[in-house]
Amino acid sequence: MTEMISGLTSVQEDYLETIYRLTIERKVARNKEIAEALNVKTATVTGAVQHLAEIGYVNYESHGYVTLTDIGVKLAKELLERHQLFYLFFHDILGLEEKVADEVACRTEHHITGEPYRRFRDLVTHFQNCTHPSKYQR
Amino acid sequence: MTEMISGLTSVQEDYLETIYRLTIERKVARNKEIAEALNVKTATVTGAVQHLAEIGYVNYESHGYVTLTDIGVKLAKELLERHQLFYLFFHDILGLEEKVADEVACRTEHHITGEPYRRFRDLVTHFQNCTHPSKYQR
DNA sequence: TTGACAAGTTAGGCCCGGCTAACTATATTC
DNA sequence: GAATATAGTTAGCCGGGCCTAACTTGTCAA
Repeated sequence: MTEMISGLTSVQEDYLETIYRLTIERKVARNKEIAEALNVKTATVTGAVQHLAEIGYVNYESHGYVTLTDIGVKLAKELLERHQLFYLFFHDILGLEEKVADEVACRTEHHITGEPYRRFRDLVTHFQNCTHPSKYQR
Repeated sequence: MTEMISGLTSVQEDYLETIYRLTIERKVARNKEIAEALNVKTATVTGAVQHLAEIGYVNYESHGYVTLTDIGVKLAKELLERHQLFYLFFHDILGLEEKVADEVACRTEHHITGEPYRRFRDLVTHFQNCTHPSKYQR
């Protein structure tokens, strides 16, 4: 419900990111794969993707493959970039296990954006260059 | 919609935190004040608070003041603690202006919890003790 | 004390994001 | 090429969270 900076909800952002990942990993994104990735039913995906098509983020043909529009790709890339940075922070710097780090990155990526994100990113980069991680892991 | 670790939605968590703050600042939380704090209408607050009462987080009497139950207070305190830590991080360490730091803390507090939160907290504490903040502000 | 204003509630509507059940379309396999 | 299995869609439901409009309750001042 609550809108993100992008104008989409965090759930809609999750769909975009998932579709982007699938098109990279498997060349193509299909309804069923999206459903599995997001842990929802295929009927739910149909509705969500139709709506994202109406507002211009995905290309959608009935019973066909789902692809992102240009603005869809742009947003998905940003999300993925943020996801990766948060994963790196929680996994490599704070030392959380992969699954946990990924989960928390999944949530965080929607909420830390813009200038706060950029500052955070610069801090993380600084860390990587200058500090021994284990120092912060207990 | 999406449930947090607490079993509540992030919006419900916001209500609890707001009620807690108001009871501290003004001794008492009233419908109108909650509405103003959360930027919603009073009718919306009525519904939300009734539901929170049903599930045991607030004490609610019609046309009376709203207070938190014991579990409500417990959760609200956790939220406030997280909020304050994230505010400290974004404001004091990353150097964002107050309003921006507060907004991003408001969002983040719902999503970084449990072990990830504790590790993050330890990192921030470490920062405060050992590092000159300005170093990370550009 | 009563009349006006402020505060709170109820009713009803809308959207999002889930679900199931039933249907249709596509693929596969014989 | 027909039968079956799989994938995708549609319809209809529910709950949360917001709104407005209309009503009720409470408060305060003349």
